[in-house]
Order: sequence, then structure tokens, then C-alpha cells
Amino acid sequence: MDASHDPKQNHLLAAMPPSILKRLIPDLEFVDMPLGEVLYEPGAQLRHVYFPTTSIVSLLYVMANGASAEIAIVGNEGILGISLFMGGQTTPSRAVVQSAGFGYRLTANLLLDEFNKAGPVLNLLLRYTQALITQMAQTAVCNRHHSLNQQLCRWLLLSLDRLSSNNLDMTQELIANMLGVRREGVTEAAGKLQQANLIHYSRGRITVIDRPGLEAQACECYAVVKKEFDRLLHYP
Amino acid sequence: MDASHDPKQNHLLAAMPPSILKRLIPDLEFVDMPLGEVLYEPGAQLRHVYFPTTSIVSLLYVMANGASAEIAIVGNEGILGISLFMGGQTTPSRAVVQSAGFGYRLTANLLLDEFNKAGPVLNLLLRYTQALITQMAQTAVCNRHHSLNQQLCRWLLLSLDRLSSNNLDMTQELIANMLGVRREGVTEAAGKLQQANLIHYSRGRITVIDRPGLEAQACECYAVVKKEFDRLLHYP
DNA sequence: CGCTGTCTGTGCGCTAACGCACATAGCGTA
DNA sequence: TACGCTATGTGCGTTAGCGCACAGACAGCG
Repeated sequence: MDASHDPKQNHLLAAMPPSILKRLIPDLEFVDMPLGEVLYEPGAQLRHVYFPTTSIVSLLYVMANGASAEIAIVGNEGILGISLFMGGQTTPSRAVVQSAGFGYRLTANLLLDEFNKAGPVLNLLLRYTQALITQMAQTAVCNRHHSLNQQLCRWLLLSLDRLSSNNLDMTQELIANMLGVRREGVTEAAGKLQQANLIHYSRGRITVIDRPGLEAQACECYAVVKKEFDRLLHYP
Repeated sequence: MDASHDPKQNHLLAAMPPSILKRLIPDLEFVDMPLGEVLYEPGAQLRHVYFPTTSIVSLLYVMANGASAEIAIVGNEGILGISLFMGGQTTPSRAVVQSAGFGYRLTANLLLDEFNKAGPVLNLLLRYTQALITQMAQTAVCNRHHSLNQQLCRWLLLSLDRLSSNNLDMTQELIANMLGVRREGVTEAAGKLQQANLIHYSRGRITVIDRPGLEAQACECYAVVKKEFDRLLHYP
């Protein structure tokens, strides 16, 4: 589009303190970003971060069955590869160029240098944040593609993991609110789980009887989130 | 539940370097977190961050019409109030105690002190990350509650904002992939928009004719995301 | 020019979830 | 023990979106 190119076409780069930008400029590599190019795959090690100028990139979540949903759009306002500085190194999503154009990229190490000055508390909190982001992204995908049944299982499991008992004090009304569905829908789904002897509940108390059974009925979302939390926050 | 209480019941606190934790402990306030308590409201200034130990807290996104969806669950593995150290101060979601219990809290300033040692690049990237998180959260809510029509409008607008033209080169097939819906659904929705004279398209090229018209048909999600990007990244 | 592949349009039966209305069923308290 | 509140169960018509099948329509290329 534009014959001239300038790192400052990317808003993040433009907003950097001039002294730091000047230091980075020699290392910023101008790159073509053709339609469909994959900047990174789920789980892959990042070697660069990208700063789009005239391109748009989608963060895509691809499920096991191949169905997918975009969870965010990144253009000249942003950067690709946040998991690098969040401390997680990788992310479960894929970045695909959605609209061809140009951008700049920077070797991972150089950006990391800027971060390593910061302390361990920062590092820990950023890793947690990345796990939280995963949970949100997966929620988005789950809302799109999975049945209420599956979502209820996922939700129960995620909640249980955060308690240390098999009981959950929670009315179906409240659960419905959390999942953003009708209360009657939860009644029905919970009824099925009870009939299958996976849970027992009465008046606002849910007891999980067969956890593996629940996991079997949950969608992949639960496992993805759990795995990512474990990976990012496996406290030694 | 547990008579004894210890900050290390929260995994994040437990994972902090002992020297730093020791420094923080006198300032960690042990708090009761009863069912339904609201830790923070959308847009409110945070005065504390919370580290749950035996409680569970939901991040809830509430829409203009009152419908809501949970976008994440936080328990003893995490922290509430990440927008504080992300640099955004506030967030569009609400934090509600979903399962009563206990936790610790820390005055905002004290945590911020740990961060302010870091540089401006960090600060900038974290603010961008918060904006991105908002986009993801809103995507989750949108997937749950809004019609394909509304979502298409939102998507077109978000994409356009990241280009500097009124054209988008994108087949309906691809858009369907992004939104996680059927291609035929996009055909139908796009057809309506074309009949309403809001857009024109042919064979992979979409031209927006009436941007305000599109905004009128989009759900609130577009505006929320845009506003939050502007707020967090209004480059002076 | 005509062929081919891609993109778009349309119809039809199916299903999950919705909205609404109301029936039952536990539990606490008077 | 009876009342009343809240939680749960159920039925029924409606709807958005799905899956599938196929029909046109346009672009580029030989």
C-alpha cells in the first residue's frame, strides 16, 4: 500500500520512549506478511515478536476436531507473541495473517532483555496472567462450539480444582448465570449427570461422585486450561 | 474450613521468593470472603489485590441488558486485580465470590512498588496485553449472547479499525472460520447488510459503505473493546 | 472463447437452546 | 405441624444456527 515504511506505523513501537526505540531500530526487521502466513503454531517456540503495520493477524484457537474460532484480532495497534514476555514462551493459539501487509519483527532475545531487568514477582504474576488468558480464550471457544452438557462438566471441574473438597455449594440458578444460559438448561444437564451417577445434588449443594466420569464428558477445554495452568505455574 | 491459615495456601504467594514473601507478610491482610461479595466492579479503582486461599471468585462480564457470562474462575491458584499491575488500573469485568472462603489481600500501592522498578517498555506492553485480554473476554461474551448478524458487524468494524481503508479482502468462507460459524450463515448475514446498503461485496472483497450503520447493528462488544483500547493505549 | 475452480446464494430438515408458564419438593421457622 | 420461600422439575411452542445438497455466478487462464 504505502511505499514508505516506518516502524512508527505500529502504534506500540511509536509509543516507546524515543531513546529505547532508537536502540531497537537497527534490530527491527521489515517483513512481508502475506495472506495466510502462520506466524506461530500452538506450542511452538517463538523466535520473534511481530509488530504489524499494514497487516492484520488473527489469533485462532483450533480445537481437536478442527473447528476453530478467532479469539482476538491484532493489527497495527499491537504485537504478536505476548507469551514470550509473559514468560510462558508458548501459547495454545495460532497466529494467522488475515489481511496481507507488512510489519516489523524483533528477535525474541532482544525483547526479553528488556524484561529480564524486572524481578521475580513480576515474572510470576505475568505467568499467571498468561494462564488466565488461556482460560478466557478457551471460554470463548467453548461458548461457541460446545454443548451445555460439556460446558457444565468443564465448569464443575474447573471449580472443583480450586477447592479441596468434592462439594460445591451453588444453586443451578447461579451456575446458569456463570455459564450465561437458562436455569432450566442447567437443571436438565445436571439431571443427566445425576442419572449417570456422576454427581449428586440437592438444594444448592453439588457433590461429585465420579470425577473421571465427569472428565470424560467434559470438552477438551477443561484439559487444555488445566494443562496450561500446570505448565505455567508448576511450583517446584 | 481449615482452622489454621497461611498465606502459602495461595499458590502464587507460595511461589514467591521467600525473601520477598517475608517482606510482604506483615502487609497481607487475612480476609473473610463471603458468598456473593463483590471484590470489584467494572471500572472501579482497585485498592487491593486479593489472593484467595479457600474461596473461589468468578470474573463476570455483565452486558448492558443485564445478561452475563463468566469469563474466568480464580481460586487459590491465582490473584484478583491483575489490571492493577497490567497498568490499566481498572477492568470492564466484575469479580464476585462464587464460593465462600478466605483469602489475603494486599494494598495496591505495595504491589505496585514491586512493579515500578521495571521500565517503560514493560509498562507499555502490559497495557497492550490488558487491552487484548479485554478483546478476548468480550469475544467470549459475544459468542454466548449475540446473533451472528451482530457478531459479523463487530468483526468487520474491529478489522477495519486495524486497516486504513474501507476495503477488506476476505471471503465469506474465511470470515466464517474466524467467527466459528457456517459459511452459509455468513452469506445470509452479509446479504442482509448488503441489502441494507451498509456494505458491498463480491468475490472476496468487502467494501464498507455506511460505517455508522454498521456500528448501529453491532452489539455493544465492539464499542467496549474499542473504548478499552483507546483508554489503555491513547498514545499522546 | 470456453473451461475450471472458487465464491456466493438458496432450500430443507434437524437440533440445541430459548422464553414462558406452571408443577413439585425440600428446608426453615413460627 | 403447617406455612412460605427457594430450589428444582417439566412441558411446549419458537428460533437461530447447523449440516447437507446443489444451483448460479464470476474470474482467470489456456
